[in-house]
Amino acid sequence: MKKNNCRSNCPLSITLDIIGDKWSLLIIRDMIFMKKKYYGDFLNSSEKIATNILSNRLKSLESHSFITKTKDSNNRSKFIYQLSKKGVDLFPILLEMILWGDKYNDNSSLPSEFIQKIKKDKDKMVHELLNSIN
Amino acid sequence: MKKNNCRSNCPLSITLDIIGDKWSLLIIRDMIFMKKKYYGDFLNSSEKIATNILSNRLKSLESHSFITKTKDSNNRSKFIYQLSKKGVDLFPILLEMILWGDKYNDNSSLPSEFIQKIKKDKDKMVHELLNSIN
DNA sequence: CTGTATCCTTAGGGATACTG
DNA sequence: CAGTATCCCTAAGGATACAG
Repeated sequence: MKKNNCRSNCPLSITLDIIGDKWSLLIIRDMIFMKKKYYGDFLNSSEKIATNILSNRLKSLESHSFITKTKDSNNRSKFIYQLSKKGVDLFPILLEMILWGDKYNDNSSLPSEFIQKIKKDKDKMVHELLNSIN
Repeated sequence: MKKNNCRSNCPLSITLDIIGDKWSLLIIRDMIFMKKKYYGDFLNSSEKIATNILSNRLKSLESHSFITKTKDSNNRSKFIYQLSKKGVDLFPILLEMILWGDKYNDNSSLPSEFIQKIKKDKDKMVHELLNSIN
């Protein structure tokens, strides 16, 4: 599940070895933009992740300390998944990917006001997010 | 080889569908930072990409117009691979990944001056790169 | 409903042979 | 040397059954 075969010490290569798959960043996205925190929330994202993959990725993200997993005090037998600071630090990567994906795809689903906001307030957004997890 | 099964219209998901693999961005990196442009150059990167994968990814990158492939006028039977504007626009993603990978990995191989430069001159670097391909 | 495990298919990728 | 093709193995991932 978790691959530790890092290919080189280039930081880019390291990053790709850890989060260079098709699902991890989508989960992070859901946490950030949709405020999702429960297993079922993630299952219902529009990309329809399979339940075994979700389980697998949550473990991987947790093992890399991108997220924390704590018992829901209201509902035992349920867990809350939350971003850690290390996870929030992926936000800039996310934003750049969103900007790129939007720029080069006509069918991008995001309203242009939001894209404008990202372009303008990128650093501010990162900051706010950091504050919000403390 | 080239997957067109896009999972959703979220720009992040779109981006991941196109360049969310372990090799494409490394090739782009070599083009930008190492000024590599020949097949053999890419083969010799420190991550030791297999020749069939390299061939495959170059085609994929070309099919998505990230790079152009032109005959070398000096040496027939040799091609020059070059970044297009669309490819250069991946640079911000690259930079954020480099910063992240460096921040969270002690064995990152990049000198800290370079990391500082990226942090400070990110936008400037993108600009210069854009100019250099015209 | 929250997950995990299992089965199975396909895609990614390594080694290497091969062609111009 | 530049690049493609083949062989084969492993990892990624979908479907679905199953357990708490």
